[in-house]
Amino acid sequence: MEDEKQVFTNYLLKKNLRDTPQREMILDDFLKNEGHISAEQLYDIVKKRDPSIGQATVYRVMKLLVEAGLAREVDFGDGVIRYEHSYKHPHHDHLICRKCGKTVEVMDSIIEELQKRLAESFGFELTDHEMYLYGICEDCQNKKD
Amino acid sequence: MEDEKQVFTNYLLKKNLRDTPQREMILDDFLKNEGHISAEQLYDIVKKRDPSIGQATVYRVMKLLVEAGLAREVDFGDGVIRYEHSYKHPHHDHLICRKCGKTVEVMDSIIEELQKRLAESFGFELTDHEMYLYGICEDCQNKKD
DNA sequence: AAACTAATGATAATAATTATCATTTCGGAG
DNA sequence: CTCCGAAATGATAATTATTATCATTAGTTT
Repeated sequence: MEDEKQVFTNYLLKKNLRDTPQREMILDDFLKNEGHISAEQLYDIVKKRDPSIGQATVYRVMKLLVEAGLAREVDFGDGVIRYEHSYKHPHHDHLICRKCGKTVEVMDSIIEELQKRLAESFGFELTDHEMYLYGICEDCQNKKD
Repeated sequence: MEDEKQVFTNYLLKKNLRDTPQREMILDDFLKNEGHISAEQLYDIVKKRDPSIGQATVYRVMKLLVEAGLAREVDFGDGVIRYEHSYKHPHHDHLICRKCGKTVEVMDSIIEELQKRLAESFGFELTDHEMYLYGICEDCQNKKD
């Protein structure tokens, strides 16, 4: 966690941006919450510590964290952008249960390689991708019966 | 195209929904436009034929078309849901150029199989998935130089 | 400490989509 | 063929997430 804060400070320095208590606080609460969190949810959390915080600030800082390589946007298709930790959390994809919403982070290097080749076979230079696998998790399958 | 209209009529019949000129018209214009079209864009097109059409109707009919298996939602992450033809257009994924927005429909059965296995290895029964490959297309790579 | 500039917070704006509801229209019963 | 009840439509308001605006506040540099 100290690492991440250092990364952020360095990023701000490099970009000539200011290190403010709000930015520190938002990063701090973001880091404390593993998983996928929306700007709105994070706003609710930060507000408890500092009720004077503005929600626009939270939205703004999340964008900064993405640029700084500390957060990554995730879009489960429900109209809300969520953020996950990016620092020391290498790229992965998501498995999402259609019943309960549970998510699992997955990674398959063969799929990754095939995606790259598939793109290249159409002349594309692959920059990034999104892959969301939707299904029914084990728990929900059992409940069904 | 007659096929699709038949499918729609049958669907409406089965669901005890009414066959209205608006629904016919919207389906008709949707079928005439290959590619990915938003409800808003389709509304603009249908409006030319019948200026009295309401945009809510277009949004509603698109949902019907999805249920009838004639259209499929596509989400390129820009906040707009687009629709593509589904009937006789089997599942595929998309390759999207980050520069010019060009899209290519792609399909790789090995990737599909690996996705299924990956999900199963976590106890999930895969129902569907979304895979968007982003990159730079050949044209845009050349323009760069 | 002064001056300059960026950041903040409150609020308005935006954009896509959905909900509401009065009016119209379809489709079957008589 | 006409009447009735339910469903569909169109206009509009509401919603939701996010972004823009802008006056005020607060870092930073000198």
